[in-house]
Parts: sequence; structure tokens; C-alpha cells
Amino acid sequence: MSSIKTQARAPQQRTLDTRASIKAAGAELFATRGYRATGVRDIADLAGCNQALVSYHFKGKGGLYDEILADAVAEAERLAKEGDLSSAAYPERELVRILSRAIASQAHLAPMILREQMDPDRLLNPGTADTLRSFMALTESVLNVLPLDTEARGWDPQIVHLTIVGPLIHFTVATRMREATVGKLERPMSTPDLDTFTDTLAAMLSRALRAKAADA
Amino acid sequence: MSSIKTQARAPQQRTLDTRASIKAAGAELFATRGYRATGVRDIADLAGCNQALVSYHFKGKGGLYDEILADAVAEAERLAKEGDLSSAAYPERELVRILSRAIASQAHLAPMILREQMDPDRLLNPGTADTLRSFMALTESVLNVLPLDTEARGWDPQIVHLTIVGPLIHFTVATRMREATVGKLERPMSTPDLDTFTDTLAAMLSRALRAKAADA
DNA sequence: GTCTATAGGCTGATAGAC
DNA sequence: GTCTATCAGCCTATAGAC
Repeated sequence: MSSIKTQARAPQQRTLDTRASIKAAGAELFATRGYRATGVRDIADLAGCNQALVSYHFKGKGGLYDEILADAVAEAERLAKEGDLSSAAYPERELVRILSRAIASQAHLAPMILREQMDPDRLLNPGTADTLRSFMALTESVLNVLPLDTEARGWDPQIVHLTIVGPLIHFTVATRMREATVGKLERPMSTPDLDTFTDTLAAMLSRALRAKAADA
Repeated sequence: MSSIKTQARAPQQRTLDTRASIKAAGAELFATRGYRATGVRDIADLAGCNQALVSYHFKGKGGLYDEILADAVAEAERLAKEGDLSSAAYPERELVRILSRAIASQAHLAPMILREQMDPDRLLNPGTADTLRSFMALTESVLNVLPLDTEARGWDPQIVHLTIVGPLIHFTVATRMREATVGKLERPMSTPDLDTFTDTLAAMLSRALRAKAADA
């Protein structure tokens, strides 16, 4: 009896699980290999289901990709809004923390956006581009608040933004690589964790923005 | 007569041109689209020749890719050696200039290495990995020379290196995108040039390393 | 919802003419 | 050295059984 009941519910439950598995598998593979190099079979295998289900649940590979990226971007935007920039004692440090959470908390986000940016044909979804611009606006607002000296005031906010986001993205990507090559190298590199990395980056930025050059 | 002579030399000359064209086309496409997403036909079309010539000159797509990447890495290493780190008044600024030249002077290098790093299956060629490590060694040597305060001495050299290389790579990639999307955006972003970017990055690093925090 | 089978298109390599 | 023609393999999407 009870086994019948269980079987009766199974299909419905399995549906949600399957959709989520496919999404997780797709995120992993699209990030590591890219859209073109990822086969629907690869996704299905990793998700532990049949390849036809990708089309059934997401209207094909393209639909799956779009949904994964849109979700990741939305989540990044949500995380960014959790930070409180205005009441922070050191807004530039809080800025780094916010961007760190937004970029690095989902391991597949940075690689996917990076791949989009590298390919001119694949022009960014307008919504995605807007989100990226809103991140840069955060940096600009911080620069407007801080008491900058003459030299620092001459820096292009866009450049300063890149000095924060560049390292964060790169750290995320490099971490993926390190995890994959653990034990494969004869001389394994030290693997700093995200918090240490974020704190160091925040300290460097803060000193660059606030401190006068030692011999200026 | 002269036309006969010209035609007689043409095949020989054309050979070199064709090889170079294919290489240039491959570099462009592998960088923007990645290995898998680039068809041999695409390369041949861009190079203005027949697809069979790719196999003839480079033993197939894989051989072409390997040669392009190896050449780019070798050239980056050569450029890095041109810089004089020991006699510079501000070694950390010279370091940024050196890395900037090595990374950004060949537009296809950064995207290609980035793609390799993102894919764990495609483990880096040992020679390439060695070159990347030698770049990090440059940063370490600079940190050993500078008079760092207590806080800066606690920073992981690997992290400091990422704060230099990350922005440089990201700037290179972003520049590609900007050039491709010129006019496609309603609100075009300012496009700082590489020299301005490099100088700003050098200034920020120098201040971060040398200046004491304003209120530490 | 899930699976099998298959169609239709694209891709990389190569044999052979020039 | 360069080109045309072609083949064998792979990939995505879908029709239809369960």
C-alpha cells in the first residue's frame, strides 16, 4: 500500500529534482567548457537523466543557457543589495565585500559572463549589461563620497572599478582551476581562501585611495 | 616576361602569406569564440583561403591552435624580459608596465589563456604554466625589495599578483568587447586607453604598497 | 515526465585534380 | 601550394511509446 502511494508521488517530485539537476549540470558545464563545447548529452549525463528532458524542460540547450545566466545575474544583483554601503565606516572596504559576494558566491557566474564578453557576436543581454553597469555605479558612488587627494581624483572611476572586479573574477576562475588540478602539479600553489583574498584586496584599495604617496 | 617571372615566384611567396593569414585568423577566432566554437571553415574564410590548407600547413585545427598559443606565450615571455626591473626607481611601477606589455600587447593571448584556465579538462601545457609562474615570480621579487610596512608584509604575494594581472587581463578582454560594440549601445562608455589604464594601476599599486594607511 | 529511435545539419579530415 | 569533392562522425531537436 504505502509503496503504491510512494510511487504515485514519485513522478511529480522527480520532476522538480530533474529540472534542478539539469540546471546545476548546465551551470557547471557552460561555465567550464562554454556553450558551444557543451553537448546536450553531456548535460543529461551529468544530471543523470535523458537528453530529451533538456528540451522538454527548457525548450532546448539555448533556453537552458538563458535561464541559468539570467538566474545567476538576478541572484548577484540580489546579493549586492544586501550590503549597506552608506553606513559603513570604510565604504571602499564594504564595496569590495559587496562585489566579492556578488561575483564569487556563484562559481559559474564569472566564467559565463567572461565568455560572453569575449565573444563580440554574442552581445550581452540588455538586462545583464544593466546589472554590470549598476555594479560600476556602486564604485562611482563610493569614489564620490571619499576624501580623495589630487592624484586619486584624477583616476577614471571605470578603471578603479576594474581594479576591484578584475581580481575578483580572476580569483574565482583561478580557484576553479586549482580545485581541478589538485595533486596534478608537482609544486602545488598555496590556495588562499576567498575571505583572505577579499580582505587583502579591500586593504589595498583603501590604502591606494586614502593614503598619500610616501614621496609625492 | 616580367609577368611570368612574377607568377613563378608567386607560389613560394604566397605560401608564407597563407600560413601567416591562417595563423592570424585562427588567433582572432580562437580568442573570441574559443576552440570548439571555431570551425576550420570559419578560419579559412577569414584567412581568405581554402579549408584544406589548414590541415596542410598545421596538421589540422589542433596543431594550429597549439602553435598559435605557444607563439603568443613565447612572445609574452620575450616582452617581459625587455623590462628592467632592478634599476627602476619604482620597481612596482615598472612591474606593472612589464606585465601590461606582456599581457596586453597581443590581444588574443589573454582570452586564450583565460579559456584554458576555465576548463579543468584542458590542463595547461607545462611550458605555459611555467611562464605564468615566472610572471608571478616577478611580483614576488618586487615585494622582497620594497620597504613594506607591517600590514603590507602580511599580504600573500600570490594575491598581490592577482591584483595586477586581474585588471590587466580584464581590461584587455573588455577592450575587445568595447571595440565590437561601438555604436551598438545607446549610452557608450568611455574607453580609456591602455597607457592610461596601466599608469593608473601602477599608481594605485604603488600607493597601496608604500603608503601607510591614513588612519591606521 | 521520462525514455528510445531517428532525422537533418554541421564539422574535420583527406584523396585526388591542377 | 592550392583547390574541389566527399565521407564518416557528431550534435540537436523531436516524434512517439510508455
